[in-house]
Amino acid sequence: MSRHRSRGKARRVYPYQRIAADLRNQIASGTLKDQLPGEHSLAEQHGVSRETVRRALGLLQGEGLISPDHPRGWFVRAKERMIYRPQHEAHPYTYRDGQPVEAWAGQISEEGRVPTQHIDVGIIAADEGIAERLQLEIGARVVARRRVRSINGSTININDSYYPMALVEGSRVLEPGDVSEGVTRVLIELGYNQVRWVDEIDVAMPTPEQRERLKLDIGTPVAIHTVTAYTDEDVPIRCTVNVLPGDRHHIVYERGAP
Amino acid sequence: MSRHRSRGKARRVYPYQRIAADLRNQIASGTLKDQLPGEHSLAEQHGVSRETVRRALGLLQGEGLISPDHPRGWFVRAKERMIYRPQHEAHPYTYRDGQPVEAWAGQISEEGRVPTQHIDVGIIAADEGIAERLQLEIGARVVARRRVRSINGSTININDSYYPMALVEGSRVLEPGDVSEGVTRVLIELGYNQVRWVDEIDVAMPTPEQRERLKLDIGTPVAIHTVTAYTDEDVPIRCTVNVLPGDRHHIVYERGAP
DNA sequence: GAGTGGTCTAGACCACATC
DNA sequence: ATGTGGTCTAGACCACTCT
Repeated sequence: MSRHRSRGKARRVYPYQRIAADLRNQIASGTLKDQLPGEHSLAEQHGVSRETVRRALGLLQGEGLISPDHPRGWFVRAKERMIYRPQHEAHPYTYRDGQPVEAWAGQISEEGRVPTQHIDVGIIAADEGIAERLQLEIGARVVARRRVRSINGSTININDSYYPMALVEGSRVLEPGDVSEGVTRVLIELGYNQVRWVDEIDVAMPTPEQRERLKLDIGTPVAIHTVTAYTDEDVPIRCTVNVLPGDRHHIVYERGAP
Repeated sequence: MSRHRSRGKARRVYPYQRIAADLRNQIASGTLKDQLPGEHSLAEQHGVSRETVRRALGLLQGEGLISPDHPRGWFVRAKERMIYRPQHEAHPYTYRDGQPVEAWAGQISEEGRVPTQHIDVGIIAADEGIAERLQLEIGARVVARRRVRSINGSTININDSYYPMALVEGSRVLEPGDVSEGVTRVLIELGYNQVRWVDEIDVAMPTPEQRERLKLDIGTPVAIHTVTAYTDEDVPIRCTVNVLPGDRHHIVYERGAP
């Protein structure tokens, strides 16, 4: 007598969905903002088995709302995002007092946080994606400059740049570690000035390898931002692949008259 | 004697991870490209319980690789992406033979597919995000034109535009359904020419509401693309929020000299 | 050592589309 | 009617961190 069914198939709501909705509301309303009650305790409260509670928690984890920190417990995820401006990736170095400053590191330290990065330089064979964008044959040699960037010790993004070996052979582009005046400057000295860029953004769930490299929680999507830069003669000179954990970035473009 | 442990804690690999890796490899190599074996059969093959198999399948589902189609079975997900050019969102209508054609529908039908959309027009109170972008008070009245777009019958994106009520009152912007010559044209007639745009892209897992509206599988992230358009007097006249299922779009920008 | 979550099992019943 | 996945249970043992 108390169960009504509006017309249409009011599909069944399972205990784990009810529990998830309950917790989701508590998070949205701010009632729950740090650590969740333990799984055993939630199971008892709701009169279900622990596996059922875990299913509810798994649902919320998949929505990016909570993360486990074993064996401390489950926590509401912080949702801080840093602003990411692809248009600045065209000019990764700025100059201050005559000294080159890497734009990314500069911006972060201005915000009072500690940027670190690890750079790995090598010569590799172009895979299909790189080859197509650099207009090379698959397997052609390219210089790979791979960066992993961190803020306050936690990995924040991957930034891998590829240059056609044939065009940069013998230059400082192959220099291991940081190139103090910036690779863009070196390329200009080689006669390759970047004047046109194509940006591509794909959204996906990370591969296990990316999840590992970025130490991502389950339920964190990534944005894959690929920049292909062309010279004034329309030759592709650089292809950069950025992998950004989706929940930590806010991508901004500006277009039109300023 | 056969188990080696390289230095460092070679962390334990659980059965469900092994099974997931196995299936993942089969999918990557193309051995598995349509329907997966049944859960019971997988359980038997690997000598584990069905729940363990389901855990493996859940992992792959979260990676966006497979989807259940109950009660037929599990299937490898198709990974077709359509190209999405935010820069075209500035000019949503093109003109052909003097007739306005909505750019989105035009592009899709050129590809031989069937675009449909449902438009819903109303007056609502601005929430925080809309109010801030349109430089209004929270709760101010705005005209909302909400679209759900589909291709070949399956929902592909959400496209909601908001206009300050104070600026468009009495105009055809409030017209229910399609505005034949395009809202941008109507705004120009009102004296509001869009000359500058700010694009924002956020990557996230969908809320349950979005998942419902877009009929998304679990494990599908979304890109939220917000466009704020300004007039030549730098007044925000339009804010459009696009929700794009991440696995079905490829976002492309072009910058610099053509 | 205590307490957390992480994994696993061997059953059970249900909902649903297809035959 | 059959067979698929979807949900649930009541246990069990393990790994890890903190104290």
